[in-house]
Amino acid sequence: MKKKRVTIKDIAKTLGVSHSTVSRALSRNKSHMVSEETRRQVEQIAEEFAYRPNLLAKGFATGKTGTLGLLACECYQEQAGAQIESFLRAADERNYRLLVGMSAEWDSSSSEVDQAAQIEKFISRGIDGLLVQTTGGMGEPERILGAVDGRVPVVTFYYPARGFPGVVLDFAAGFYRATEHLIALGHKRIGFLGENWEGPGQGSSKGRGYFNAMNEFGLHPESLAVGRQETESGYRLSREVKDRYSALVCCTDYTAIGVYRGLGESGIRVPQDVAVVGCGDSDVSAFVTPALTTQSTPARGIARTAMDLMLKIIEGQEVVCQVVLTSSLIVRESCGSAIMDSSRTPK
Amino acid sequence: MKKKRVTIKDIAKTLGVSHSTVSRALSRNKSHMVSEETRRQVEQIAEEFAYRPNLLAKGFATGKTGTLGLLACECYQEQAGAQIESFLRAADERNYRLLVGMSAEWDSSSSEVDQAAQIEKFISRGIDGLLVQTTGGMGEPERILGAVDGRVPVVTFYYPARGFPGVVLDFAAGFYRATEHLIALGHKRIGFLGENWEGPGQGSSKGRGYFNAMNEFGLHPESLAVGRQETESGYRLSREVKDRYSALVCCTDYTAIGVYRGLGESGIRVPQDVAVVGCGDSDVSAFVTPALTTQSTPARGIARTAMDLMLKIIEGQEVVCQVVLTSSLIVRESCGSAIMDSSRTPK
DNA sequence: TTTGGTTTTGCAAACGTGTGTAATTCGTTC
DNA sequence: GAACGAATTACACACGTTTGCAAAACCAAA
Repeated sequence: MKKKRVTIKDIAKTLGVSHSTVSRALSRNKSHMVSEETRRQVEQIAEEFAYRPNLLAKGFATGKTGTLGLLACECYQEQAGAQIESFLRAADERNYRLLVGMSAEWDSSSSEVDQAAQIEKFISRGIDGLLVQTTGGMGEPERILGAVDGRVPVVTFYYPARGFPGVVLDFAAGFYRATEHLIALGHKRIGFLGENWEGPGQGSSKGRGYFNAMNEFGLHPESLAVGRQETESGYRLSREVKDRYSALVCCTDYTAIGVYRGLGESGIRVPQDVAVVGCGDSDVSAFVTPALTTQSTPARGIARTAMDLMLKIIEGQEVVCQVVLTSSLIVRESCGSAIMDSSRTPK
Repeated sequence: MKKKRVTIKDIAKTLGVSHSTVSRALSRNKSHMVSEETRRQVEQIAEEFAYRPNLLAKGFATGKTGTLGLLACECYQEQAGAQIESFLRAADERNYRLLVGMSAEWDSSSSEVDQAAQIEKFISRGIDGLLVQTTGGMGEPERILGAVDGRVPVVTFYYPARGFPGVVLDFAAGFYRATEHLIALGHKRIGFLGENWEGPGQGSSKGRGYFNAMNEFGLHPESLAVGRQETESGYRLSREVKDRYSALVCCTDYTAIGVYRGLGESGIRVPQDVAVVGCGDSDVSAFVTPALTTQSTPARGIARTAMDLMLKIIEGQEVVCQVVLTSSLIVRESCGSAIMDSSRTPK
């Protein structure tokens, strides 16, 4: 009882022309013209029959599917949703569909396998390009290179990956600025809750920004690693360190919210006793108490820029560059600063 | 300089057999046997040549793509990310890929058009089934029916959609229980911050649960509509109503967090002056102060159940049923109850 | 009418895989 | 050794679309 799908051949038959004419009429092919008259007729019949092109067949014939692969990373947790949404929107605006996947957590040993497998499936399924969210982990560029094997263009986003065009978020500058801001407020014992920093060019640029600022001002940097459960991690760490620091720089807003709770349970007040800074400008950050000083990460900008890069590459332009987007510091209540950006705080 | 892709014909040629034999050897076809010997050889050459099947061609030939469409709704905001992630995981476990889309907000008049357009694009691109997140809006089942037109099986999730198999979350029961809980604690003036309830079978089942409970206990129900920016909406509404209510039932955790802030700014304490209940059990809900009483929405269970339903339908079983998942009340500090579920609260 | 050029159309191959039908091979039994 | 059935393989077509090439139709000028 299945309805047979309407093809260009059906249209061709009822019109008494060849199916290639129909194809050309519908795709407005430049190299071969089709008379205005026939085009009108074809369009009318197509409309009448509710013809829907089989994009699968089209993709198969042309090698272009109008679909991109988006490989997000599980490790970004809460953020991932907003990021994916931004990409969906950006893709939609450019009339592309998105095949979405999520690779396993970064600290898992099976991460490489998983990521490679996902990439393999994407490519088999037919994508015109691959958008990869990078973690900045060791050997990441090589892994991606190996898995993709030059079969589709790649654009990375978040952390830089050597050899790939991409959109990189300059967390280093942002965290430098945030740390500097705390130092300017008189803080000396400033701790970092986030990924470790293990040397130049490696690991988290967030940590790098913090370390650089601390060193620059002759202060001693100290960092504590945050686990997968960001909020809970922040909670646990803050209960360990109590008021060993007068200020805590957190790698995400959620970590900071965990810190709020942990400190609160020890009777330590934010920002009076300990100043806290987050990152991400999540929707709740302005509404927790005290309102969280944070950094915006331009999710929408990332998505749009990455998509534009990708489209350029698909069109044949050999783009091999990294576009750097910077985050801006949003000063609210949690660092005890007098300078308030009232536009971002509820009033 | 493009590498030519390896096809089964290449393998066939080097082995001196026909490509159909190779096809059968690789797909372990039951109806036609291939000798153990040839199969081994084929597999070896395939490995050697790094053969990767062109799933596009396969899908084109068989009509099955191994890809499902997931149409999420923008209106769920923060929740959407977690929900999509759950689906990605569930799909991955079942070896399916996911084409993801997001339809525009529910209060937009272009919503239908948008949703229909997304569905059309999904189907054109070749999906084996469509997973639709429902909003419970008026005429929604008809819209979906019209757009899909029987071309692919549909499974809905969240709200029930007449005529479609799906996974429905029984928010009504959950919100009934939450409201009942507040009433048991002695509250009489209980307000609802969420979608309106406009009659049986329509609109939000969250509101319905609240209304039913209030009516049952002879209390006067009152609801205020929450906008797209949940957190901010909660903030604004709470500042309007101040302590007109002794308890507020919120449709999401984020709304509740907004409420926290709004009440706090008016010097109203939670839970001493006003009790607050959220919904969603988001990662932060246990870590805000006071820890939020909320309802778990089993995102992972929804995804898994919906996927299983879909697979059954694809396999040919005529499933036309709604699987109901219930949420469980997680009692924490924000409703001032003495009964604490310590396992869910940080300790 | 022929010629030459331009516009429009049809033919057929191609993309990579699956699969029904027919042909071949092999092994067994009379 | 012929005959038969079962196991294995080959052939050819199908899926819906694009596209290069050649054929046809048209038009204007000779």
